[in-house]
Amino acid sequence: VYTYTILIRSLGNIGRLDAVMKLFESMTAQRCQPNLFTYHSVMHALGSAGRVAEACEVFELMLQRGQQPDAVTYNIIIDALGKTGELEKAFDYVRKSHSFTNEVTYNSLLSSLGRKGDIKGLMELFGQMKARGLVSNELTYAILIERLGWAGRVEDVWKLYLEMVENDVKYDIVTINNVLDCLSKAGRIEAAFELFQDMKVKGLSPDTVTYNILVNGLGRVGKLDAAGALLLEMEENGCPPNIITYNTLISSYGKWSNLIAAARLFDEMKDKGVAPNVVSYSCLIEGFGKAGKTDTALSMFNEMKAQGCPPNHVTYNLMINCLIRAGRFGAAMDYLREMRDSGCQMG
RNA sequence: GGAUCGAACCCUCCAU
Repeated sequence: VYTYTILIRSLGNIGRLDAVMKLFESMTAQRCQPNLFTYHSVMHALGSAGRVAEACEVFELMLQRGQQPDAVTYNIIIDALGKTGELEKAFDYVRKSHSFTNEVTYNSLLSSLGRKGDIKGLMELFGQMKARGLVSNELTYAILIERLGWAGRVEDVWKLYLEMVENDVKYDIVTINNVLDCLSKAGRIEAAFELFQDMKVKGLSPDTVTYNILVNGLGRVGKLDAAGALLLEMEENGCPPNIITYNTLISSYGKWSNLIAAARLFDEMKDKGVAPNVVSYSCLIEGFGKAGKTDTALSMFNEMKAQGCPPNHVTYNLMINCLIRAGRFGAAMDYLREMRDSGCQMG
């Protein structure tokens, strides 16, 4: 049974669901009784693959065979249902599991509610969790901060951050990056930099993502020199810029009509061995388009195709917009047709 | 006494 369980878990982790199910069935055939861990592994594998209905069937099968579920069993099912958005069913299981609900259950539910954008439900559930005296673990805050960040709720994110620090809840660089991103997208760049200094004092090292977020924040408010300086600084601090760093800066330069800097950076990234992707080209096309340099935008559009980087629906939208702005409706229609024929989504 | 299948929950940054 142990051997089977280990095998099933490993196969599940690498996504070999077919093999998992085969093993599980062959256990039954050999009258080898699966234990609780075996059921968990199978259910978890099914759930991760989005095959929740089958996971529920395994759950029922387990009950029929007289195996009692525990908190983990329910949490696996509840988490799987939440991830496919079947929250009503997830709550059904919460009711069934009653005495088993713990902080992990809440984390799963919070995560799913947040993914759906149900901020009200999110906050209510968090309140309920506190009221029940459940200890929020480090993931609770991580989840809340991230999901509230998606909704642009800066105030709430900031409050939670302070609460987390005050309660000595552990946090990692990802959570801090989420807070920073939220601040920086809200234009609160000073606050973001304060936190940036603060995290260093607390011994948390910024990573490339941290810098990317700050570069983006500076770029959005037009502080292009500071953003450019940060590019150099991150390199010195052992955080090599990646394609996202370059794309972020190229986009900012383009948005603020600094096309020379945008083009220079585009060349620089290639020199450094970072291959431009569809976003890089799109940012340039957007920049040139907004500046009325329609022909330059067109030549970038052709260049990317020649470089084996097919435009996607965003690129087409930008290109078509640019042509319309220039009054070149015929060409715009041509690209619209090309877009449709190329089979890319219309976005 | 310790070690052993001991399992479930977040994962961040770029373009329209």
